[in-house]
Amino acid sequence: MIEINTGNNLCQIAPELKFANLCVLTFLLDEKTFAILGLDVYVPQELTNISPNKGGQVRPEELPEIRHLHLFRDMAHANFEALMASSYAQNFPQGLEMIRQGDPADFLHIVLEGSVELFARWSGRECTMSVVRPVSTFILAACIRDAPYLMSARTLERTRIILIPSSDLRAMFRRDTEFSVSVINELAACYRAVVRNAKTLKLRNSRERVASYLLRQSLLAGGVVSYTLPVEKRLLASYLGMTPENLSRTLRMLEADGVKIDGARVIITDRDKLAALAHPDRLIDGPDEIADGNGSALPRAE
Amino acid sequence: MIEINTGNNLCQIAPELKFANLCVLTFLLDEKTFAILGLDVYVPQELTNISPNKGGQVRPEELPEIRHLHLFRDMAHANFEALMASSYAQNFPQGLEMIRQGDPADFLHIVLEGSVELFARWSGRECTMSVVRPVSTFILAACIRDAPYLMSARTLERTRIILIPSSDLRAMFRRDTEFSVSVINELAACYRAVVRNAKTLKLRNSRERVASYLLRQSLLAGGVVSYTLPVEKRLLASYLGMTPENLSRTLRMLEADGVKIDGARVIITDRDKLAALAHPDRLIDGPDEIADGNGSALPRAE
DNA sequence: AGGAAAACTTGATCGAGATCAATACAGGCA
DNA sequence: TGCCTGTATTGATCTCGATCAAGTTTTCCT
Repeated sequence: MIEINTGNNLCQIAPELKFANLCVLTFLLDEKTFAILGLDVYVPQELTNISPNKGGQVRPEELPEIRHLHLFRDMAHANFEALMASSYAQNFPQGLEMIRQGDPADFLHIVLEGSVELFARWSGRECTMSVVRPVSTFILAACIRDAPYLMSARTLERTRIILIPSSDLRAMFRRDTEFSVSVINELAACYRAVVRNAKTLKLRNSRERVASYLLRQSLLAGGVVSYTLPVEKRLLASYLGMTPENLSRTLRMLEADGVKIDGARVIITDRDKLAALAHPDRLIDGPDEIADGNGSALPRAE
Repeated sequence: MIEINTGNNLCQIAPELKFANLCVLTFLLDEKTFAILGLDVYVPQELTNISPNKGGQVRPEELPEIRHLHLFRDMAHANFEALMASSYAQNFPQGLEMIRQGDPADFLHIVLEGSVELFARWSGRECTMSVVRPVSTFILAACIRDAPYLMSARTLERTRIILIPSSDLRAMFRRDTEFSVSVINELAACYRAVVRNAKTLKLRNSRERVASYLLRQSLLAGGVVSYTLPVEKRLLASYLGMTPENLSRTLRMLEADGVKIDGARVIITDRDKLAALAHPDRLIDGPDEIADGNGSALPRAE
């Protein structure tokens, strides 16, 4: 019997529970101690009365929105059910690093509510690779290769996640051809998304990256003249490969080039002028191929 | 009848030949004119007497090395044969832009001899994305999505290529489960390779990129102390996201950090010192997952 | 072998973007 | 409501890497 003393709660966990199979692992400091989050230990209520590999159940009303993902919509119904039966749901508080790069990829993740930042760390530095919003999958490739995660993930707010064991996933695409075709399409789209990303980084300077980002967001939101930035500027800056200070300055300078920024509000004042600077390119700025978890974009505006 | 007048050669091409289905397309300037390469028009000998979609045959002795690729080694023999029967081979001279980004991805390419540079262009600038050596595939993702190429490709030397029609490829992974699993694995590996690439670009400065590149090459070649750079420095510079001038300077400066460069020869003089600077990281520098065409690396040394 | 073209190197200068520092602002929580 | 923490902005300065220019070496082609 393992006990977790949170000060005002005392949780007891069945000894046969295998922590390594649960995402709780991410804040298990050692064999016996959980990381403290704020003043409370984060202990999902499901944890105290579940058997290994089960976790919180996926709620029935959530199944349709998962099923609707390109990854799952074409597979046989029975197979989808089987996959969901072996999966479980988990709620994470804000600011929790739920995936640490280098860890084995035991689960495919699906964001149902909230949002998740995927980021990379190296030598003390870190950078935002993408922000994932509902309903999307992430870290598919690592699960398939049964390889360590290349990116870390942290919640930007309270977030509900579905976890599908990688092994079930890998078994499934050998059994269900339609599913394997979906995986192929998803991976190919993800690959192409990162390539576009790499092209922007290597071919455009920071001013051009910002300009094309602003223009693209406008188009994604349906060609609107005004929209709200879907992420914090510090994340946008990191995603675009620049410092927050420089993003701030660049946004100000761009006011001479057809776009006005007021807080998180973006107003396109002269689309042609902005486009002349951004040189939008179908092969970089899309329209993207459809993919539910491309792993290298920020959410769209609105 | 279409005629091509090269000055000293006059080629005649059967009118039923559909250019759009041939890679010759890449140097067809308009309906009637071919681009001139140097002093000669490049006209593959196969072109004058082949029917559409056939091209030069794949030679029997080449089949085993193609079959040996991870992408093809697990599929049913009959299916592999069928795929090869619908494919054809083509020899390209040096310096030919055989794929232009934005064109529809009609063929999966396999390099059998020579080498190919994949590069991206935007707004007059261009950068090297990868260099492909035998025996490898490239632009798999575009073929699968039936989408335009995101990168251009040009031969760095005389190069022999096998072209597999994308449509046959897509039909095949619905018929052959083992093949679809191979495609999944290949794509996942490719995706991860580009992510590593993006991480290097965003997290390391140019000195660190060069240092880690040099170190990684040494390891790939088996931990050797000395090796020859597998690509020209101008390509390496572009791949690493810097100018040739700066690469040259950086290489010189690194002599104080444990590595000596003499022409294309690299000699590691103090591995620990170099590693202290490069901070090699398994999640960026590999070892990579096995993939025959990752689309974002340079060839290994040796 | 000779000559042209391309690749590489080295130096001088410039500028984009990072860093440092200080302040203003907003959101979450008692 | 007011505090407090994290985010955003603005300015001053510095540095890394780009650009420009010139010279050297190598490669390739006739």
